Amino acid sequence: MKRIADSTVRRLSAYLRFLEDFEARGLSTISSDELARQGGTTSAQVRKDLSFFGSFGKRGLGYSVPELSTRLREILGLGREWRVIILGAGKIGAALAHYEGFRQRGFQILAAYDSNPEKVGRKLEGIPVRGIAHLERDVAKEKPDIAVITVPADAAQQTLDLVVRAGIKAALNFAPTQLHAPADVTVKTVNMAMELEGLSFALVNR
Amino acid sequence: MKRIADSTVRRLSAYLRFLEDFEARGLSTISSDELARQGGTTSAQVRKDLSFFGSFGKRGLGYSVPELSTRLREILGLGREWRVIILGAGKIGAALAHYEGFRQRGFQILAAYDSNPEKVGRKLEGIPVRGIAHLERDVAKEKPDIAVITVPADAAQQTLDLVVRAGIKAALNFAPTQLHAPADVTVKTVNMAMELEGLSFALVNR
DNA sequence: TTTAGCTTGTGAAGAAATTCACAAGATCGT
DNA sequence: ACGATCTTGTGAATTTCTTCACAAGCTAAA
Ligand SMILES: NC(=O)c1ccc[n+]([C@@H]2O[C@H](COP(=O)([O-])OP(=O)(O)OC[C@H]3O[C@@H](n4cnc5c(N)ncnc54)[C@H](O)[C@@H]3O)[C@@H](O)[C@H]2O)c1
Ligand SMILES: NC(=O)c1ccc[n+]([C@@H]2O[C@H](COP(=O)([O-])OP(=O)(O)OC[C@H]3O[C@@H](n4cnc5c(N)ncnc54)[C@H](O)[C@@H]3O)[C@@H](O)[C@H]2O)c1
Repeated sequence: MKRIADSTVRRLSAYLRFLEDFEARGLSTISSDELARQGGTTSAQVRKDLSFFGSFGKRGLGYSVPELSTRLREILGLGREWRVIILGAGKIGAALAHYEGFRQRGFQILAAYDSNPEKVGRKLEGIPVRGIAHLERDVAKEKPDIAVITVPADAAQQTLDLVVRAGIKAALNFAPTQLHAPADVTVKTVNMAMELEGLSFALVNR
Repeated sequence: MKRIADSTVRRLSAYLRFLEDFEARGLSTISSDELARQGGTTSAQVRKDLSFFGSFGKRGLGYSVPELSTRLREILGLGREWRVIILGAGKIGAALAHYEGFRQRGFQILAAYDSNPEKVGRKLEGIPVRGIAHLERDVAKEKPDIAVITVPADAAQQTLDLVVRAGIKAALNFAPTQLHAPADVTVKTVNMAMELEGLSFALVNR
């Protein structure tokens, strides 16, 4: 399969969100132009993005909202439940454990892990907090798909190494550090400080 | 000034982080190659990124670590304190209010605002929670630079409109929605669900 | 059935970002 | 002082991403 750019996948994700809004409002078709307006892009971009995966529209009409959402969910791999573990039962880990947006999309949080014995054994919003020493055994048994890394920055790489060794192939990192992983492991970093610095740059350069 | 790409600014932010590590370890010079290795990019990319702003290196030697960090901080606008307010004193707002990473970088959180009267008047980790009705008056007085939006998705656009009307020119949005703002207002969105969907896509496409 | 009016799907063109490649400047050891 | 060895800074080449532009397909109305 042709390589799909990251930016394309992000836009597909955005389109799906609008489609769900449209579905909720009972609209049955949508044009690439309308989708583009919502997503802050162009209609040609929308059509090009979709064209990598097939032809879903009807000329003269647009796209069927339920059909296109279904196809986008398939493309994005959202047709199934993904099993997630959280590494680091701290403040941001707690906020994420709470977060309904994840569960709604089919991301099921199995457990949190922490190295602090005081946190182990407690619950984080109904999610058990386990000792990090159990990780490898638990992963072999429960086969989580995705690790969310919310440990302090200086422990992030070693934590990633740990989950990679345990066999997990995808991680979402919240520590403000560039992480290094083998090629068959996908790591995405959410770096809030970087975003704020982008705003700072924008403010001083106008 | 030539328009600087978003991706360039993000990389500068990453370089600065490594430089601070290097500084802490007492190293005095660094090459574009080393910087590239840390940041997962190429040395040519590093040099090109820096070249938009001047020539900071010494041929044959590399870059002076303290000098380059200083310059990067200047470029990114981190030479000053930025005043930040949080809109939505919920779970993610609380985690951010706590977050030391912001303060360390010169982002000072003045206050949080919420529409829920039960939250107003309390403290969120030492930060006062104020009624949203006071926003416009407070902004006129305290002149915050950046609004962090952590309200539910369906209130995000109206909240952005509110802070824009009050005169704020930059916002960091955590709600999973595409926001629309006038051209002179910079909005960055941190969309965690989108990142997770990117992982999902990567997992099914291998 | 024909025509008018939309909107898709997609090559081709254009723009933007990245990588190449090398001259030029700096250091170091002899 | 000279040659060997680095590493920067930057045009040019290349690759990647976006936008253009239009033929082709679908609908609805006459
Ligand atoms: N709080 C925020 O809003 C926020 C925002 C952006 C990024 N972050 C980043 O997220 C990370 C966590 O931040 P936080 O505010 O939640 O910090 P925190 O101190 O509240 O939580 C960190 C948790 O990780 C645990 N931990 C430490 N080392 C560990 C290890 N080796 N293995 C397992 N668990 C370990 C600690 O016991 C603690 O419970 C940091 O890297 C931070 O920079 C936080
Ligand atoms: N919790 C997470 O980890 C997480 C992660 C990613 C994104 N988000 C997003 O962040 C936002 C907040 O999530 P949360 O989990 O903190 O929810 P929350 O319900 O804990 O907090 C939302 C807060 O906003 C306040 N609020 C509601 N409408 C408001 C308005 N019009 N003006 C001012 N305040 C208002 C509420 O009173 C509440 O205190 C949501 O959009 C969510 O999708 C949350």
